[in-house]
Amino acid sequence: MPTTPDLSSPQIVLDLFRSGRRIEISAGSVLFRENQPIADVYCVDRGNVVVARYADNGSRQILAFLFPGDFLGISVGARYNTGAEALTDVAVWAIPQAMLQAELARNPAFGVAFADMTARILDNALDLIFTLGRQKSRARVASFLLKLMRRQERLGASGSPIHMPMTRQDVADVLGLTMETVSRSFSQLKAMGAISFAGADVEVVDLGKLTAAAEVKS
Amino acid sequence: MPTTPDLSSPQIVLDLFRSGRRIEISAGSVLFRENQPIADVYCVDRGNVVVARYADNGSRQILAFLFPGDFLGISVGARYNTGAEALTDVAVWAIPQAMLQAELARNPAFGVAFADMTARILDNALDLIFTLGRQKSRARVASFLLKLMRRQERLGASGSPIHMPMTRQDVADVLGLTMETVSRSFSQLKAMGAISFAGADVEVVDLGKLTAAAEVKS
DNA sequence: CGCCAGATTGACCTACTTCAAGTGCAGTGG
DNA sequence: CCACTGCACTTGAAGTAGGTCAATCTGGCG
Repeated sequence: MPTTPDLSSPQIVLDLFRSGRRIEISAGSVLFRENQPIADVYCVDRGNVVVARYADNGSRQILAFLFPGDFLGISVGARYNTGAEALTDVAVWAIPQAMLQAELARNPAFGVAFADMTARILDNALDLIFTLGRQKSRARVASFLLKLMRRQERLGASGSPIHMPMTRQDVADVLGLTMETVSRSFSQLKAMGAISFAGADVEVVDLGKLTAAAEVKS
Repeated sequence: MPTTPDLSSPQIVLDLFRSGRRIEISAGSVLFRENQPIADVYCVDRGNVVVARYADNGSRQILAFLFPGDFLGISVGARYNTGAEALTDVAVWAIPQAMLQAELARNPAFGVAFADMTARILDNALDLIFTLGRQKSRARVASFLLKLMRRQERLGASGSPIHMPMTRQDVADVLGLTMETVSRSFSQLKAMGAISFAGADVEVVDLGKLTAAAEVKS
C-alpha cells in the first residue's frame, strides 16, 4: 500500500538554495562521503544523485534516488550520515549548513516548508523499507519502475517511456538484490507483457500488469 | 557503518506535547491506521509503540520501534502514511496536528528543534534500510539487539540485560524475516557465546562477539 | 497439575545468489 | 565500411540462506 501523493518542493526552500553556489559534477563523482564533516546542504538542479551507504565488504546500499528539486545533506550531528554520488552529470545548488540553520531560526514560514520537505523524504524512506522487507524481487523491480514513472510525471514529463539513467547494478543496490536478479526480473516483466525495452529506457506496455506485479509478496 | 549518535528529544517539542491530552492504551491496540485522516500527532510517554505498514496479504512490516520520547503521526498529506500499534501498555501525549503546524508557523525555535527531531527519525529509517538491504539474518538480529541496547542506555538504564518487550514475530516484522529465522539467529548468537537468555530478556555476554556478528554480510 | 501461547528445532523447499558463459551494442581504429 | 574491443546486460547451472510446514519444548498461570 505504499503511496506517495506529492507536489514539488516548497518554493521558499528552493529560493534559499538558489541563492547559494551552483556546482556541476560529472557522472560517477562523489558529492560527499559518509562521516565527512558537514559543510553544505544541497538541492539537485539537474541530473540524478544517489544517497548511499557502503558495507565493510564494499557492497553498496542506495538509500535514495534523487531527482531535480530533491534535497540532501541533512544529517543528525556534525557529520554526513550517508554518502552522495552523481549518477549522471549533475548540477546542484549548495548552501552552508549554517545558513539553513540560520534561516530556520529566523523564519517560521521556512520551518513549515522544511518540515513538509523532510516528511516527504521520510515517506520515501518508509516506502523503501517496506519494499526491502516485504516484497519479492519481481515486485521490487516493478515498484521501482512505477516510482520512476510517477516521479517523472511529477516533474512534468510523460510517464512512459521511463527514462533509466542508471545501470542494473544501481537498481540492484537500491532494491537489495543482485544485478542478475534485477535483470531476470526485467526479463520476466517483459515476458509478461508489462514492459518492453527501448534502448536503455523502458516502455510501459500494460500499466495494469505492471501494477499487479508490484503487489506484495505471495 | 550505520551509527546513531543521539541525545534525547528537544525539550521545546516535548513541552508542547505535554500540554496536550494524555492517552493510555493497552498492549495490542491500535493508535491509528494507515490512510486514516490525520487528527493528532503523538509523543510516547511510557511503553513501546510500533509504526507499521501491512501488505495486502496481511504480512506486516514494522517501520520503527518507538520508545518514550519518540514522536509519531507525521505524514505528508492529509492521511497517516503508516499505522501505529501499542506493543506494550502505553501512554502517549496527543496534540492536534493543526497545533503542531501552528507552533511551527509561530515559533522559529520550535522549527529548529523539530528539524532536529525529524532528522533523527530519518536517520533511524536509513539504518533500517541498510539492515534490510545488505545484512544477513544473524547480522540483522545482532544489529537489532545492539540498537535496543544503545537505546535503553540513552534512556538512562543499563545496556544489559536488554529488555525485550516484543515477541519473535515482532522482531521478524522489523527485520524482514520470519519468526523461525529470528529464533534460529538468537540460538546461534547464544551458541556463539555472544548472548544468553534471562527469561524474556537478553544478557549481553560478549559485546565484542555481538558487535562482530552485527557486521555486514559475507 | 495441566493448559496454552510463544519459542525452538527439524526437514524439506524455493527464491535468490554465485559463478560462468554468452550476447548486443556503441565507440575506435584499421 | 567493417572488424575489434569493452562494457553492460542477459541467460544458464549449481549452491545456499531463508521460508514453509510441522513437531516438540518451555514457562507462566489458572
